[in-house]
Amino acid sequence: MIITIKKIAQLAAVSEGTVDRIIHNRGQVTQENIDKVNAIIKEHGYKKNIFASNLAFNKKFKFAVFLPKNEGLEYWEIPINGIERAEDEFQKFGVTLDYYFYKYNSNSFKKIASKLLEQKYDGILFAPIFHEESILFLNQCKKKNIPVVMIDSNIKEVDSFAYIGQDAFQSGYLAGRLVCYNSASENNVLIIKITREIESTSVYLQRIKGFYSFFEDHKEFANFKFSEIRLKDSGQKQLNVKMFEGIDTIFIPNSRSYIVAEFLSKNNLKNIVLVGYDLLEENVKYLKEGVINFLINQKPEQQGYLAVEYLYKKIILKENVQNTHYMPLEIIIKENY
Amino acid sequence: MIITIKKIAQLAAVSEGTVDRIIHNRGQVTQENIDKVNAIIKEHGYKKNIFASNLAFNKKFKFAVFLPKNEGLEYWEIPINGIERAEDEFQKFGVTLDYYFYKYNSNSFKKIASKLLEQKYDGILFAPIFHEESILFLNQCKKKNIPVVMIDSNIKEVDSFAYIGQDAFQSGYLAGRLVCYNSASENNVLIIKITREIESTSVYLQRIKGFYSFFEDHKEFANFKFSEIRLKDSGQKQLNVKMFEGIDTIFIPNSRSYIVAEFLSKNNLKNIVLVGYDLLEENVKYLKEGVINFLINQKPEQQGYLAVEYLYKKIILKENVQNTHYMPLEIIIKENY
DNA sequence: TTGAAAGCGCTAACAC
DNA sequence: GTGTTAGCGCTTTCAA
Repeated sequence: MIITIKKIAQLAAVSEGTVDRIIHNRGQVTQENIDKVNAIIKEHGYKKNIFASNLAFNKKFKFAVFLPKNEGLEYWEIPINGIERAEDEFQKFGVTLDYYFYKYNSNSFKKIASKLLEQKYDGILFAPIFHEESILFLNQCKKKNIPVVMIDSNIKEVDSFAYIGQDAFQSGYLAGRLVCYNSASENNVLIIKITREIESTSVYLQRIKGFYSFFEDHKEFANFKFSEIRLKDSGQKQLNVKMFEGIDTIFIPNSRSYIVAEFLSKNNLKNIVLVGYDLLEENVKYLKEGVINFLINQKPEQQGYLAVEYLYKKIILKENVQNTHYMPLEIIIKENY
Repeated sequence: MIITIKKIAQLAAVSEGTVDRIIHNRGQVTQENIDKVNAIIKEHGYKKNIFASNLAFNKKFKFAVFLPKNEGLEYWEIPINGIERAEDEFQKFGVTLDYYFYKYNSNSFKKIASKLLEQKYDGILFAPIFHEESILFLNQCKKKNIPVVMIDSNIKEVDSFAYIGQDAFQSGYLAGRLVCYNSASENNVLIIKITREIESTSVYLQRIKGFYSFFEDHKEFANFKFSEIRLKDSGQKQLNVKMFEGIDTIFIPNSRSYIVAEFLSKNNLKNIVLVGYDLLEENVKYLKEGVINFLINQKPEQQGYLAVEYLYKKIILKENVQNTHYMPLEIIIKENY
């Protein structure tokens, strides 16, 4: 049988109010009573009734969701699905979400950030894209004492905040292994970076590092040779057939592999192993067609859900929650999609 | 602002009791009032306050967990971890679990089952091993109107019960693909069945079916030849080096791959691709050492957790929950463990 | 520094 | 058929 505040009060021969003060250490109690009550709590293992607590507390919790605007980018839609699923699930516990979307430039980021900070929030779900600006933002949250949980990529410079997402380096390392299932005697690997970003902290660069690192650790694959190209635009115009001459394997360290897949498909370039990231609709299409061989999935939907759940557990249930949660690296092929 | 029963009562000019009767359709109300109240509910979007509801309801929920005894079998420990994690999480919502473990024979199963059914439970978490006996058990649950959720394997003969677990056939199909990453020009595959069971419905048989099915769908792998052996005991005594002569690939359709891995390791048999199931400690050990190449994971820990969560959502929150939940098939290799 | 008590929204028992 | 009300366990306010 679980003990209640009332019972504790009886046993300690004090009032409920006193017990409450001790439990929430609001002070204004004699040490004598504190000891008495704590002893009883220890003995009987008091656990607060979360229903009664929240009913009496009767507060609504407002979280802010602060993400890049998905201007036609399916990539940012997916975590939002998870976030909305969580919103749906936790609204009965008094959770409401406000959404703040910033455009892919630091000015927009700063503008929306300050708009967000004008309001009062109990917690913030945040995807940091611009490194310096994000650090500023996080420091302001810290000052205001608002819990933050980050998804997609992490900022380690400001501590005490939570992160739910990938281990980018390790995912690149994994890609290295996947690439090696193609056992040609000679193997030319092309890494294609399709991105406008220039941040040196970007996730895709860490993935590439991990990728190379695999081959440093596995000298038996000395037959692999590497080259890189960079495309600043998402269009296919920048691709030409020549680029792929003699290429056996392609590694695309972000979600844009469908662009290359489409090109390969159109130009009937076969027998190239293609490894990419993320289960975007277009990527999955080419996975099913056999043009893309492997997709590494970071479960972005799950990231969104877990981030909201993290805030809920930390703030409403006042539980101790782990601060860093790496998503498992899922290998997705045709047969287990 | 969310509307309360009190407000609805005011607006409809009836008492709270009447509103309550209508919401829970306990009857004994005039159609007139029903319509009036429903109109208001529709207009204002009433959602019951789950805190108040559960506080007032103040009922403890008892679920039974009915699983095979893990007599040194790590396999059945893992879902229990998830179950205990869920127990921990949901106890604050009034959930308590009673555990019933049956030994690996149908007599024990029947004995424990009837012991379980003597008690009154709000829900049951169940792993059906013995097919016929499980059907009997499920029918009794059905008669008593107790919700059941199954994990690990499903019984489709008794409907209206939930299942959280693997798609065994598809996981075998997936194994087929994995095996093909070994691109030897000729490839002899040995399927080793390590089991005492004889049930024709067993999961491992469905996996083998799926495995062969992959090769029927992919005639380009005509260079793969198959053979099977069956070991009735978990010991290594039944293994000898001759069995593995000329073998390039081994497929173990259950969690026992570590037994073969140990043998291969001891006898220094190399260059054999080994595909197995489940992240048992021993399996993971040989995965890391490179003796096992692929493990297919069905997330048994998650299965346990989700099963309890299913009961919680269905019974306490009275939500509509999906009845069949296939776990994603995870491909685990050294690099993403 | 402490006690008493109202009230959060809902359920269920009881009275009419 | 319907209304009234005690009480679930906790929070918070007010008075002492």
